[in-house]
Amino acid sequence: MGARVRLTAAERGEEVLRAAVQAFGASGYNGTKTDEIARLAGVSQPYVIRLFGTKQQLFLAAVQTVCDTIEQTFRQAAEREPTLASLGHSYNELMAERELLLVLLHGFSASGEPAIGDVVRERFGGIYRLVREVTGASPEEARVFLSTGMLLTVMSAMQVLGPDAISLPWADEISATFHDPED
Amino acid sequence: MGARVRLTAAERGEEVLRAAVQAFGASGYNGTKTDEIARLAGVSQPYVIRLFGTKQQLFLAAVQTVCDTIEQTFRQAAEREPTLASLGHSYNELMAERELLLVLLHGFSASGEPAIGDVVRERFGGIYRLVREVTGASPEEARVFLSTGMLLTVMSAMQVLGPDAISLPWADEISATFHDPED
DNA sequence: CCTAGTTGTAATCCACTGATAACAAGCTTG
DNA sequence: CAAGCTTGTTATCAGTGGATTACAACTAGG
Repeated sequence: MGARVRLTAAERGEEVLRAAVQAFGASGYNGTKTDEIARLAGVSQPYVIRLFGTKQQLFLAAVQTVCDTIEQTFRQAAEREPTLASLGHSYNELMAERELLLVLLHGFSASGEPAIGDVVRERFGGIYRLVREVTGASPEEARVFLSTGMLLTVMSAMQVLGPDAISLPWADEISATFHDPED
Repeated sequence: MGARVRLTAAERGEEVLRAAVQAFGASGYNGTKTDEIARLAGVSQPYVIRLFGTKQQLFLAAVQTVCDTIEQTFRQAAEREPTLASLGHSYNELMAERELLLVLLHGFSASGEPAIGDVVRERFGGIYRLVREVTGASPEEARVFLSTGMLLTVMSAMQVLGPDAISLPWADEISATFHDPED
């Protein structure tokens, strides 16, 4: 098969991780086969396992990078303007790569698995704290902000929002309420 | 094994369905084995399959009943008082049986499966419409209402809310913002 | 250039899981 | 009570999917 390139384990690991985010985002923790991830990464399935030890550890790694990205996005938005509105605007960037937020959603869903629940609780709490810190929002303001994010994420999962979305009257109606009058 | 009782297929089907809601709510679509449902219902695994044809059809049936219950709860709340606050209050009843809302969440997560996505989109849209109709809320008001519900559901999935919840500072802080001043 | 470490694969395993088939037991209706 | 439908089980299958092992190929350093 085509030009085979040898990478260091760390580099290949990053590629596999990217593939894992795509795959887990699309099909969830239990619904994703390590084999799909391997094919996405252009690597054999056993090697995926060797690089990360376990499917669960790979999923956790995916959740971690996704949360890192979310936090980084929020931090950058706060640098430009430390308001909830600014962070809210940056949500569009996150939604652009649909899988990011979906991985987090699948993390919530898989919280029954103790090892996963631990990480998800920790990271979601961290995001809540970050939002409050960088914007100075009250607990209630931060809650409303995160609520909105959850609805957006869920609608993204239902494929009624974002690129390649299915257009439905109710979904369009809800979407319309997000657009600020001016921009 | 104890006193075996023979039920009609319809009756047994309802029992299995109740078990399915519990199991799917706890472990999700892909994470739940038909065998667990069978044991919960006190029935053999093949019989579960015969009653519903397919694991997927059983999951869809679970989603349908859950949505029926949610709609019924909202309708009753609206009968008492047709306001969003009233429906919001009735959310506590729904949260009392943790699995109900979690089944819906797992439905969102499994929306990648076309057959599941179709049902979930249809039912969630129906709930949105119902909320608007019985309360006269604007699209934006309804959106905020559903957003809040999504956050509650997600926190329930993370096990930081509801009965047998893990107590965490950030979660308690968010929870506190829900309590109305008076009651 | 040769030895040792690293990157990667192929082959295979084995446990699991949804589904099917064959059969047993119970109810009911003429 | 015999025939036939319904309820339910046991046995079993066939496919899958994560993980392990053994091996191949490349690379670097002395």
